[in-house]
Amino acid sequence: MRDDAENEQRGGRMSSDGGAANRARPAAETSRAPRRRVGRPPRRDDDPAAERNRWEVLRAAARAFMQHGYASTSIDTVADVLGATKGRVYYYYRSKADLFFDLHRVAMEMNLDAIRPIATGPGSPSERLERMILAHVKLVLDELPLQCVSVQGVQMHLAGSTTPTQRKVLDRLIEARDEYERHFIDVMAEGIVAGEFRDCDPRTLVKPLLGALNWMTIWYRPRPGDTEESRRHIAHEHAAFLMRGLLS
Amino acid sequence: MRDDAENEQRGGRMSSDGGAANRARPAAETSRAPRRRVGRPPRRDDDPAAERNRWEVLRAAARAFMQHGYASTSIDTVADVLGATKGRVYYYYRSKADLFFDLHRVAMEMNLDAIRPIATGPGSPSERLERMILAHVKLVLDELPLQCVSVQGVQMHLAGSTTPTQRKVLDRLIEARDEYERHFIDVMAEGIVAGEFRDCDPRTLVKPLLGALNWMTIWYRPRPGDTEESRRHIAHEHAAFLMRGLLS
DNA sequence: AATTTTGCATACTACTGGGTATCACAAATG
DNA sequence: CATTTGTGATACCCAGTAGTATGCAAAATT
Repeated sequence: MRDDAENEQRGGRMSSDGGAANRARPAAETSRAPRRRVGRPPRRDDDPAAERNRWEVLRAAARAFMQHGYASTSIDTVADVLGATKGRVYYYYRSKADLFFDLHRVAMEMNLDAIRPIATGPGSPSERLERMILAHVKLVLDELPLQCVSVQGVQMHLAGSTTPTQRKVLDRLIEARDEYERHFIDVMAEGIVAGEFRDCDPRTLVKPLLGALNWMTIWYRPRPGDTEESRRHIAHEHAAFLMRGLLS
Repeated sequence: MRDDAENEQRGGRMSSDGGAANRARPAAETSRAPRRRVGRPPRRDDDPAAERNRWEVLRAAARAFMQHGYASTSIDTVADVLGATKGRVYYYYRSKADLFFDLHRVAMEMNLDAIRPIATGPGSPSERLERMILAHVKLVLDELPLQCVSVQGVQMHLAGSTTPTQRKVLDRLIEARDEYERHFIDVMAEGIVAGEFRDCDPRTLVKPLLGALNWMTIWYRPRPGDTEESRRHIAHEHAAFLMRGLLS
């Protein structure tokens, strides 16, 4: 049983979400290597069965966080949504923050994978931007829980201290967020140069543009009565509205 | 000392923010009339000095909630921002939820007072809408903490049970929110009828429009280097972007 | 078949944080 | 000066919750 070296003070609280005990015991100060590690990838990271189980935990967490928000969601609630107990959650994730980070990472990867090829691909800037907007809306409609978490991550008030490794993960997330924004800014700038868009300030306007899209995660909730057509309506109204704000 | 009749089970939790003991003591079940009431308007409600003190508590709470979010802000944190202790907070508010509700109420009143006269006043629909947008942006720039709370209120996940009176207050807040949205929808609809705006769906488009504006509370933070000019820049870029999305 | 490892559930611990009871002090009031 | 009343600080209670230790059945491995 390999004894992993990456043992740092666990439980670094995010913001101040009512975190609990940091040290494992009053006795063993700065307890390192608690043997019998209980978190993180069990077997090889790419064991398909294990990966599916992790994924189920992630989905349940996303649904729980969507409904109550990160800070107000207890691990027990996540477990309830899972139809299991804390044991299962903590088997795959060492802390609530790690769970959230991984969730955010998955969401950001999904978003970037959808947007990047369009932004850097062929087509006029205005065509590409419209496709990017439609793709974003589709993501929100199709993967609402994940997108809600993604937006919560953006808003997350991370004044609090995080552990060094958490900090590193967090930095990657912020980087991903910036890349996402930059794709939009770049295409907007290209469109201005090409004369398709009016002369405006992309760095400022990217905020309301993405804000309008992200806001969907706040108000949109799938309802029994909504059809493929109603979703298409929402998508196209949004796209038309936002595109026209830029066109010259 | 008048013994108030409006004593209901206190501490109705919002969402599930880690609420605590409901009953005052294991002994006195359903303790009613705890004598020596400790919350709510002390003297006459309009005592100017008392009102100023309440206001200070509100401002401190707004700043704290802006920084950490409602669920992650403890009453002790609010007290710290105040430079006081819990005693002072609980002297003016019976619970964290009440504090938040009052804060939200103040914010919504401020917003409605700014928007209503414009929406129902003179001028063409497009002129009015632009003034409404600029007014909203100005509110965010000038009263950021309050507006952050206001937006948090919109997002707030209130699955949890609230006490009957809290529920009544909450309903008023939701009503205020709806009125706010309706003012925008109405002016947009008028603009379409007048031919100033293209044929679109105001009930759908009000979401991205207000979303774009509300998003400012997420990304905007006053910085030393920002001048009256930079704020005007933000306001006008937003207004131009959103107006052009509607104009025919 | 025997043994190890995986994948959880169960039963804790420690600590946070909402809310309460009560005391201390100041300002009005007599 | 004595007394009441507004104002807040202090000390406490207790439920909820992050995280831990450990037990235990099934699956994998030998």
